[in-house]
Amino acid sequence: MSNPLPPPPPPSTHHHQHQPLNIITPATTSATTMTSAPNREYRKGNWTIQETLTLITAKRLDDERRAKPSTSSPSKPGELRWKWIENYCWDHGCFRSQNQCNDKWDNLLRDYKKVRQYQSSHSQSQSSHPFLSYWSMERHQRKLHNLPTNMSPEVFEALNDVLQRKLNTQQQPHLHQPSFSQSPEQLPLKTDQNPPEVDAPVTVSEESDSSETESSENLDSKTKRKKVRKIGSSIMRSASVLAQTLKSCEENKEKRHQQVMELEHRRLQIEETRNEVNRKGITDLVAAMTNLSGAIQSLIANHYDQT
DNA sequence: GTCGAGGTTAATGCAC
DNA sequence: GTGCATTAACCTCGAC
Repeated sequence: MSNPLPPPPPPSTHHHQHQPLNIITPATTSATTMTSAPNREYRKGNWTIQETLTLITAKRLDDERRAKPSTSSPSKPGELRWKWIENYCWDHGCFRSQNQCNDKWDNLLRDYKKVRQYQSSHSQSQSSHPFLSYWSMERHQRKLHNLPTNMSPEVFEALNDVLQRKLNTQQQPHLHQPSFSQSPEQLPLKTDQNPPEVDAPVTVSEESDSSETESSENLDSKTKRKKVRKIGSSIMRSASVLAQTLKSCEENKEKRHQQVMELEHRRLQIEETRNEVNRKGITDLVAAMTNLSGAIQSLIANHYDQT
Protein backbone atom coordinates (compact mmCIF):
# COMPACT_ATOMS: atom_id res chain seq x y z
CA MET A 1 0.00 0.00 0.00
CA SER A 2 2.63 2.44 0.86
CA ASN A 3 4.21 3.94 -2.08
CA PRO A 4 7.76 2.94 -2.19
CA LEU A 5 8.76 5.73 -4.47
CA PRO A 6 9.76 9.05 -3.18
CA PRO A 7 8.44 12.03 -5.04
CA PRO A 8 10.03 11.75 -8.42
CA PRO A 9 11.61 15.05 -9.01
CA PRO A 10 11.12 16.13 -12.55
CA PRO A 11 14.54 16.51 -13.98
CA SER A 12 14.01 20.04 -14.94
CA THR A 13 11.15 22.38 -14.72
CA HIS A 14 12.30 24.43 -17.59
CA HIS A 15 9.80 25.74 -20.00
CA HIS A 16 6.68 26.21 -18.06
CA GLN A 17 3.22 26.39 -19.22
CA HIS A 18 0.95 28.70 -17.36
CA GLN A 19 2.27 27.56 -14.11
CA PRO A 20 -0.08 27.78 -11.18
CA LEU A 21 0.67 29.63 -8.03
CA ASN A 22 2.90 26.99 -6.69
CA ILE A 23 5.51 25.22 -8.62
CA ILE A 24 7.50 24.89 -5.51
CA THR A 25 5.50 25.76 -2.52
CA PRO A 26 6.74 26.31 0.95
CA ALA A 27 3.39 25.01 2.01
CA THR A 28 3.25 27.43 4.80
CA THR A 29 -0.47 27.69 4.53
CA SER A 30 -1.04 24.02 4.92
CA ALA A 31 -3.55 23.58 7.65
CA THR A 32 -3.93 19.89 7.35
CA THR A 33 -2.64 17.39 9.75
CA MET A 34 -0.99 15.53 7.02
CA THR A 35 2.24 15.90 5.30
CA SER A 36 3.35 19.40 4.97
CA ALA A 37 6.31 19.47 2.76
CA PRO A 38 8.70 22.33 2.90
CA ASN A 39 8.99 22.44 -0.83
CA ARG A 40 7.57 20.27 -3.48
CA GLU A 41 8.24 19.68 -7.05
CA TYR A 42 5.06 18.80 -8.72
CA ARG A 43 4.73 16.33 -11.48
CA LYS A 44 3.60 17.56 -14.84
CA GLY A 45 2.10 15.85 -17.79
CA ASN A 46 -0.94 13.73 -18.20
CA TRP A 47 -2.59 12.17 -15.25
CA THR A 48 -2.32 8.43 -14.96
CA ILE A 49 -5.38 6.44 -13.99
CA GLN A 50 -3.78 5.70 -10.67
CA GLU A 51 -3.25 9.37 -9.98
CA THR A 52 -6.78 10.11 -11.02
CA LEU A 53 -8.16 7.46 -8.71
CA THR A 54 -6.09 8.79 -5.88
CA LEU A 55 -7.46 12.25 -6.50
CA ILE A 56 -11.00 10.96 -6.53
CA THR A 57 -10.44 9.11 -3.30
CA ALA A 58 -8.99 12.24 -1.77
CA LYS A 59 -12.00 14.20 -2.85
CA ARG A 60 -14.34 11.63 -1.39
CA LEU A 61 -12.52 11.63 1.92
CA ASP A 62 -12.52 15.38 1.96
CA ASP A 63 -16.24 15.45 1.37
CA GLU A 64 -16.81 12.98 4.15
CA ARG A 65 -14.50 14.87 6.41
CA ARG A 66 -16.42 18.04 5.84
CA ALA A 67 -19.80 16.45 6.03
CA LYS A 68 -19.28 15.25 9.55
CA PRO A 69 -20.35 18.09 11.77
CA SER A 70 -19.07 16.61 14.97
CA THR A 71 -15.63 15.57 13.99
CA SER A 72 -12.59 17.26 15.21
CA SER A 73 -12.03 19.62 12.35
CA PRO A 74 -14.66 19.75 9.66
CA SER A 75 -12.96 22.69 8.16
CA LYS A 76 -10.57 24.72 10.05
CA PRO A 77 -10.81 28.38 9.45
CA GLY A 78 -8.65 29.36 6.61
CA GLU A 79 -7.99 25.86 5.61
CA LEU A 80 -7.64 25.42 1.94
CA ARG A 81 -9.63 22.51 0.86
CA TRP A 82 -7.49 21.65 -2.09
CA LYS A 83 -4.40 21.89 0.01
CA TRP A 84 -5.74 19.05 2.11
CA ILE A 85 -6.40 17.09 -1.04
CA GLU A 86 -2.97 17.85 -2.35
CA ASN A 87 -1.46 16.53 0.85
CA TYR A 88 -3.52 13.40 0.70
CA CYS A 89 -2.47 12.83 -2.88
CA TRP A 90 1.09 13.52 -2.01
CA ASP A 91 0.96 10.92 0.72
CA HIS A 92 -0.43 8.42 -1.72
CA GLY A 93 2.01 8.77 -4.54
CA CYS A 94 0.28 11.41 -6.59
CA PHE A 95 2.59 14.34 -6.71
CA ARG A 96 0.39 17.11 -7.93
CA SER A 97 -0.32 20.58 -6.69
CA GLN A 98 -3.60 21.73 -5.28
CA ASN A 99 -4.28 23.71 -8.42
CA GLN A 100 -3.55 20.73 -10.58
CA CYS A 101 -5.90 18.68 -8.45
CA ASN A 102 -8.58 21.30 -8.68
CA ASP A 103 -8.27 21.62 -12.43
CA LYS A 104 -8.14 17.91 -12.96
CA TRP A 105 -11.25 17.53 -10.87
CA ASP A 106 -13.05 20.11 -12.95
CA ASN A 107 -12.12 18.40 -16.16
CA LEU A 108 -13.04 15.02 -14.78
CA LEU A 109 -16.45 16.25 -13.77
CA ARG A 110 -17.06 17.63 -17.22
CA ASP A 111 -16.31 14.34 -18.84
CA TYR A 112 -18.22 12.40 -16.28
CA LYS A 113 -21.30 14.52 -16.74
CA LYS A 114 -21.17 14.25 -20.46
CA VAL A 115 -21.10 10.50 -20.23
CA ARG A 116 -23.78 10.39 -17.61
CA GLN A 117 -25.95 12.74 -19.56
CA TYR A 118 -25.56 10.64 -22.65
CA GLN A 119 -26.24 7.39 -20.87
CA SER A 120 -29.32 8.63 -19.14
CA SER A 121 -30.85 10.61 -21.95
CA HIS A 122 -30.27 8.22 -24.80
CA SER A 123 -30.99 5.07 -22.94
CA GLN A 124 -34.61 5.26 -23.80
CA SER A 125 -34.25 5.25 -27.51
CA GLN A 126 -34.71 1.52 -27.61
CA SER A 127 -37.88 1.91 -29.57
CA SER A 128 -36.37 2.52 -32.95
CA HIS A 129 -32.83 1.29 -32.66
CA PRO A 130 -31.02 -0.24 -29.75
CA PHE A 131 -29.24 2.12 -27.45
CA LEU A 132 -25.54 2.10 -27.95
CA SER A 133 -23.94 2.40 -24.59
CA TYR A 134 -20.98 4.69 -24.17
CA TRP A 135 -18.93 1.76 -22.99
CA SER A 136 -19.50 -0.22 -26.12
CA MET A 137 -18.76 2.65 -28.43
CA GLU A 138 -15.76 2.97 -30.63
CA ARG A 139 -13.57 5.94 -30.25
CA HIS A 140 -14.88 7.72 -33.31
CA GLN A 141 -18.45 7.09 -32.23
CA ARG A 142 -17.75 8.76 -28.93
CA LYS A 143 -16.32 11.66 -30.78
CA LEU A 144 -19.38 11.91 -32.94
CA HIS A 145 -21.49 12.29 -29.85
CA ASN A 146 -19.16 14.86 -28.42
CA LEU A 147 -18.25 12.53 -25.62
CA PRO A 148 -14.89 12.03 -24.00
CA THR A 149 -13.05 9.40 -25.93
CA ASN A 150 -11.22 7.67 -23.19
CA MET A 151 -13.07 7.86 -19.92
CA SER A 152 -12.17 4.68 -18.11
CA PRO A 153 -14.86 2.70 -16.34
CA GLU A 154 -12.89 2.67 -13.10
CA VAL A 155 -12.69 6.43 -13.08
CA PHE A 156 -16.34 6.77 -13.97
CA GLU A 157 -17.35 4.40 -11.20
CA ALA A 158 -15.16 6.16 -8.69
CA LEU A 159 -16.58 9.53 -9.63
CA ASN A 160 -20.03 8.14 -9.50
CA ASP A 161 -19.39 6.86 -6.05
CA VAL A 162 -18.12 10.18 -4.79
CA LEU A 163 -20.99 12.14 -6.27
CA GLN A 164 -23.57 9.73 -4.95
CA ARG A 165 -22.15 9.84 -1.47
CA LYS A 166 -22.12 13.56 -1.60
CA LEU A 167 -25.65 13.69 -2.85
CA ASN A 168 -26.80 11.35 -0.14
CA THR A 169 -25.10 13.22 2.62
CA GLN A 170 -26.58 16.42 1.34
CA GLN A 171 -30.06 15.05 1.24
CA GLN A 172 -30.14 13.09 4.44
CA PRO A 173 -29.99 15.91 6.90
CA HIS A 174 -32.84 17.78 5.27
CA LEU A 175 -35.30 15.21 4.23
CA HIS A 176 -35.07 11.51 4.20
CA GLN A 177 -35.77 10.39 0.71
CA PRO A 178 -34.89 6.78 0.50
CA SER A 179 -36.18 6.57 -2.99
CA PHE A 180 -33.03 7.92 -4.49
CA SER A 181 -30.40 6.82 -2.13
CA GLN A 182 -29.36 4.07 -4.35
CA SER A 183 -26.09 2.39 -4.87
CA PRO A 184 -23.49 4.17 -6.87
CA GLU A 185 -24.10 2.54 -10.13
CA GLN A 186 -27.73 3.06 -10.17
CA LEU A 187 -28.46 6.56 -10.86
CA PRO A 188 -26.63 7.36 -13.99
CA LEU A 189 -26.15 4.01 -15.47
CA LYS A 190 -29.48 2.43 -15.29
CA THR A 191 -29.86 3.07 -18.89
CA ASP A 192 -33.42 1.97 -19.20
CA GLN A 193 -34.79 5.18 -18.07
CA ASN A 194 -37.31 7.20 -19.81
CA PRO A 195 -36.14 10.67 -20.44
CA PRO A 196 -38.69 12.20 -22.70
CA GLU A 197 -36.27 13.92 -24.98
CA VAL A 198 -36.51 16.86 -22.80
CA ASP A 199 -34.31 19.03 -24.83
CA ALA A 200 -31.40 21.04 -23.96
CA PRO A 201 -27.99 19.67 -24.45
CA VAL A 202 -27.25 20.96 -21.08
CA THR A 203 -25.04 19.63 -18.44
CA VAL A 204 -26.27 17.08 -16.11
CA SER A 205 -28.55 17.32 -13.28
CA GLU A 206 -26.22 17.01 -10.47
CA GLU A 207 -28.57 16.65 -7.65
CA SER A 208 -32.18 16.96 -7.00
CA ASP A 209 -32.04 20.13 -5.17
CA SER A 210 -34.34 20.25 -2.28
CA SER A 211 -33.82 23.46 -0.53
CA GLU A 212 -34.95 26.10 -2.81
CA THR A 213 -37.25 28.31 -1.01
CA GLU A 214 -34.89 31.16 -1.18
CA SER A 215 -35.90 34.39 -2.66
CA SER A 216 -35.37 34.45 -6.35
CA GLU A 217 -35.99 38.01 -7.16
CA ASN A 218 -32.49 38.83 -8.11
CA LEU A 219 -31.71 35.76 -10.05
CA ASP A 220 -30.65 36.41 -13.53
CA SER A 221 -31.54 34.24 -16.43
CA LYS A 222 -28.52 32.02 -16.03
CA THR A 223 -29.38 31.17 -12.48
CA LYS A 224 -32.95 30.57 -13.43
CA ARG A 225 -31.83 28.26 -16.14
CA LYS A 226 -29.75 26.31 -13.65
CA LYS A 227 -32.68 25.98 -11.31
CA VAL A 228 -34.98 24.98 -14.09
CA ARG A 229 -32.45 22.39 -15.10
CA LYS A 230 -32.30 20.97 -11.62
CA ILE A 231 -36.04 20.85 -11.28
CA GLY A 232 -36.31 19.41 -14.73
CA SER A 233 -33.85 16.70 -13.92
CA SER A 234 -35.73 15.82 -10.75
CA ILE A 235 -38.91 15.54 -12.73
CA MET A 236 -37.12 13.47 -15.31
CA ARG A 237 -35.85 11.07 -12.73
CA SER A 238 -39.23 10.70 -11.14
CA ALA A 239 -40.83 10.29 -14.52
CA SER A 240 -38.34 7.67 -15.50
CA VAL A 241 -38.97 5.70 -12.31
CA LEU A 242 -42.68 5.94 -12.92
CA ALA A 243 -42.32 4.94 -16.53
CA GLN A 244 -40.14 2.04 -15.53
CA THR A 245 -42.73 0.80 -13.09
CA LEU A 246 -45.56 1.16 -15.56
CA LYS A 247 -43.53 -0.56 -18.18
CA SER A 248 -42.72 -3.55 -16.02
CA CYS A 249 -46.34 -3.71 -14.92
CA GLU A 250 -47.44 -3.75 -18.52
CA GLU A 251 -44.91 -6.41 -19.34
CA ASN A 252 -46.11 -8.61 -16.51
CA LYS A 253 -49.68 -8.22 -17.65
CA GLU A 254 -48.74 -9.20 -21.15
CA LYS A 255 -46.82 -12.19 -19.86
CA ARG A 256 -49.75 -13.36 -17.78
CA HIS A 257 -52.08 -12.99 -20.71
CA GLN A 258 -49.83 -15.08 -22.87
CA GLN A 259 -49.64 -17.76 -20.24
CA VAL A 260 -53.43 -17.88 -20.00
CA MET A 261 -53.73 -18.16 -23.75
CA GLU A 262 -51.23 -20.93 -23.82
CA LEU A 263 -53.08 -22.86 -21.13
CA GLU A 264 -56.34 -22.44 -22.99
CA HIS A 265 -54.77 -23.72 -26.15
CA ARG A 266 -53.44 -26.75 -24.38
CA ARG A 267 -56.82 -27.44 -22.80
CA LEU A 268 -58.49 -27.42 -26.22
CA GLN A 269 -55.92 -29.83 -27.56
CA ILE A 270 -56.54 -32.23 -24.70
CA GLU A 271 -60.27 -31.94 -25.23
CA GLU A 272 -59.90 -32.74 -28.88
CA THR A 273 -57.72 -35.75 -28.20
CA ARG A 274 -60.24 -37.07 -25.73
CA ASN A 275 -63.07 -36.69 -28.24
CA GLU A 276 -61.03 -38.50 -30.83
CA VAL A 277 -60.37 -41.37 -28.45
CA ASN A 278 -64.07 -41.63 -27.61
CA ARG A 279 -65.07 -41.59 -31.24
CA LYS A 280 -62.59 -44.34 -32.07
CA GLY A 281 -63.78 -46.39 -29.11
CA ILE A 282 -67.36 -46.24 -30.23
CA THR A 283 -66.42 -47.20 -33.78
CA ASP A 284 -64.45 -50.17 -32.53
CA LEU A 285 -67.30 -51.16 -30.27
CA VAL A 286 -69.79 -51.07 -33.17
CA ALA A 287 -67.45 -53.16 -35.29
CA ALA A 288 -67.05 -55.69 -32.51
CA MET A 289 -70.80 -55.91 -32.01
CA THR A 290 -71.26 -56.46 -35.74
CA ASN A 291 -68.66 -59.21 -35.74
CA LEU A 292 -70.23 -60.79 -32.71
CA SER A 293 -73.73 -60.82 -34.18
CA GLY A 294 -72.37 -62.31 -37.41
CA ALA A 295 -70.68 -65.05 -35.46
CA ILE A 296 -73.83 -65.81 -33.49
CA GLN A 297 -75.88 -65.99 -36.64
CA SER A 298 -73.48 -68.41 -38.32
CA LEU A 299 -73.43 -70.51 -35.16
CA ILE A 300 -77.21 -70.75 -35.18
CA ALA A 301 -77.22 -71.64 -38.85
CA ASN A 302 -74.77 -74.47 -38.27
CA HIS A 303 -76.88 -75.79 -35.42
CA TYR A 304 -79.99 -76.01 -37.59
CA ASP A 305 -78.07 -77.72 -40.40
CA GLN A 306 -76.96 -80.51 -38.07
CA THR A 307 -80.41 -81.18 -36.76
C1' DG B 1 -12.57 32.60 0.24
C1' DT B 2 -14.46 28.46 -1.75
C1' DC B 3 -16.75 26.02 -5.13
C1' DG B 4 -18.85 24.67 -9.46
C1' DA B 5 -19.73 25.54 -14.23
C1' DG B 6 -18.40 26.75 -18.58
C1' DG B 7 -15.42 28.91 -22.08
C1' DT B 8 -10.92 29.26 -23.70
C1' DT B 9 -5.94 28.71 -24.55
C1' DA B 10 -1.59 26.43 -24.94
C1' DA B 11 1.23 22.36 -25.06
C1' DT B 12 1.75 17.95 -26.80
C1' DG B 13 1.46 13.92 -29.68
C1' DC B 14 0.14 11.72 -33.83
C1' DA B 15 -0.93 10.99 -38.74
C1' DC B 16 -0.25 12.50 -43.22
C1' DG C 1 5.62 21.21 -41.73
C1' DT C 2 0.73 21.13 -41.17
C1' DG C 3 -3.60 19.91 -39.33
C1' DC C 4 -6.06 17.79 -35.88
C1' DA C 5 -7.24 15.76 -31.35
C1' DT C 6 -6.45 15.60 -26.63
C1' DT C 7 -5.78 17.47 -22.26
C1' DA C 8 -3.80 20.37 -18.64
C1' DA C 9 -4.25 24.77 -17.23
C1' DC C 10 -6.19 29.42 -17.09
C1' DC C 11 -10.02 32.59 -16.71
C1' DT C 12 -14.53 34.48 -15.60
C1' DC C 13 -18.83 34.43 -13.42
C1' DG C 14 -22.23 33.56 -10.01
C1' DA C 15 -23.69 31.43 -5.68
C1' DC C 16 -22.79 30.75 -1.02
